[in-house]
Amino acid sequence: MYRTHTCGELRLEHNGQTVNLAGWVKTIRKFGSITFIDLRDRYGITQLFFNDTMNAMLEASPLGREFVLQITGVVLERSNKNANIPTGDIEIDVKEYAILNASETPPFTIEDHTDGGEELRMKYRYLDLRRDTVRKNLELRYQISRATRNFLDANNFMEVETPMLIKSTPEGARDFVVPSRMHQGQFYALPQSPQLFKQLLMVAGYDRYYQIVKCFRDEDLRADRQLEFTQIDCEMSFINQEDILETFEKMTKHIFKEVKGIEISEALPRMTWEYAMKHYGNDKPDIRFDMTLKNLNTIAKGQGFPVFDNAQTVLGIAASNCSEYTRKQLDELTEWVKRPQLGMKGLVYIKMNTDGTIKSSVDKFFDEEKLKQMAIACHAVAGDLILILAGDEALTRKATSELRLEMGNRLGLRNPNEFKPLWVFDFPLFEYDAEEDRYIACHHPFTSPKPEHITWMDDRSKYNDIRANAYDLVINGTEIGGGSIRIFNKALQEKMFEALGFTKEEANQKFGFLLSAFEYGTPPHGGIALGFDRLCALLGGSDSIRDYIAFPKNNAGRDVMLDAPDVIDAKQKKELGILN
RNA sequence: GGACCGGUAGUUCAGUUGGUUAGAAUGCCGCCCUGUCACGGCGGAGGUCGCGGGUUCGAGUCCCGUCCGGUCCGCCA
Repeated sequence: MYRTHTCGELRLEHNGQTVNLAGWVKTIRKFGSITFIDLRDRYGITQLFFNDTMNAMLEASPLGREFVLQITGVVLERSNKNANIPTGDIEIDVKEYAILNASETPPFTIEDHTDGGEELRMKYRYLDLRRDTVRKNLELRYQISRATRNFLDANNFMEVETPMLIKSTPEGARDFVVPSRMHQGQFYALPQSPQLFKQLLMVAGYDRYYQIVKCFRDEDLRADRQLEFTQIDCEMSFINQEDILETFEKMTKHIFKEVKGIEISEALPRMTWEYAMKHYGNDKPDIRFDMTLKNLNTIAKGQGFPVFDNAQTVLGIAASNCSEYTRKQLDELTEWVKRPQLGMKGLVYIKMNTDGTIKSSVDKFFDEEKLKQMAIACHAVAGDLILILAGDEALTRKATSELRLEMGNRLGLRNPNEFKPLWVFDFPLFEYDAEEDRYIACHHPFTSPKPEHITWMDDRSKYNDIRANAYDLVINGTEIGGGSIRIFNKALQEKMFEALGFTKEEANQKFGFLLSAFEYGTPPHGGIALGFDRLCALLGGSDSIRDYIAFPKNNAGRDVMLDAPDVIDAKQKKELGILN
């Protein structure tokens, strides 16, 4: 028997027992005629003690870090206990051992705080995965997956697998395509999401579906974006928006309780998209702290300060207890908002000093009364620092929103151990795409407009005002999930395609199967998809989803371990009909 | 498509206005050590300074190009 116990299992109560252990050599500590070895497996670390003949044998055999070792020995109470590890009260007095396999010296240390850089760890990911911290991340992922399944299973959801080889669709992200050998010149596409299949499952009557499923998008990567990622994908029939929000609010709370032991008793806050944009400057507000955006147009304009007078929008935020900011700090913040990503021309500040005085960078243009009005508008009190940006509405809103988050970071208001989920809803149905000079779906083309706005579908001038039955689950400033009530009426779906600029022929070629299905008794339905990797990273307290994926790709979309993508040989290309 | 940061020993990094033989820590190898658990002590090996070109008497250092990695913008229905 290779092992009777794991390396994380033995305690004082096993004292005197003869056991077999197998694992990897973590460290070797030699002391002349005795040797200690820390043996590691997935479950923990156990100290091995080599004495007398065993030590002499060990001296004679080649042994290094990461060798695979199997031992038989007797559990002994230690004289010097190690409180740092769970097995620290005991050690194994080794009586027999076998080297099951040798190992090269690993290129980086297999420790919690490794000396290896990210690229090296990805190249040798199988070694990186031996590290405690990485393994704990994957264990967290598994826990979240189990909690999700437990909840959905208990609520009558049925998991159904949907195909990976499907058809390329015109809307949305770029598709990964797969050449067909049997149909040369034709291509499958990998799914960006199982959206259409889950809707067809609703047509089929599988009224509560879920799938924890891989999705693929051929777009540039980020710390929180991978080419292939995992979604918790759900759909329900005979429900309205309220049913969905309630169901997945429960699921969210269930996951927090099961995985983090956090009980969220109150209802999740709900915010319209419009409210979020106005007060937070974006559609995924971080509500762990206040510092909301205040529009200062009426107070700030018309006072002879050209920057404000010429601006479409003047927005301010009040940073608590920052009135003591030095010139250097303010200059640095000014440079920060002037970065090309934000593109602001400058930053106006008002210091609400603790002694009651007010000092601003625009004292020349505004008297104390006006500055006070702005302070009141920003809900600022003595000791606060008001930061004001002005310019084009969309840009200023975005920049102020970023500034708010940055100040939140600097003031330590974004505690990674605090979780504030909320719903954002009533998203616009369309947004205008200047590049293509047409309207595109904000969510996707299957999203239902709010019933009271359906008539506006006939009036292009109303497109910006049409709201959708769409909603996002947002946690700590991250979009964790999104969904909608779907269109389930053929005529409305056709009208939607038309609004997006599809001809009838195009709509039929791309989505004919869906339009057909809508002729055979489609129930009202809707659903949601949660970004599983992001949820893992959020609960694990990391900004990078790579930490929670066993074999992730780098930021150029490469798998540095496999060295993929790679060229294929001419024979393979010829067979696929893609030889150029 | 664009911006910024980085690439020097197996690894993580330092390297001054351009100037002798490019350093540290850690890892690795050897010797010593009976209670360590970041063991300790002594000794040793280990370098195409990412790659190509240029400036210069002289380049790890300056310039141009390129490749690789990271973060972000665009993009991500």
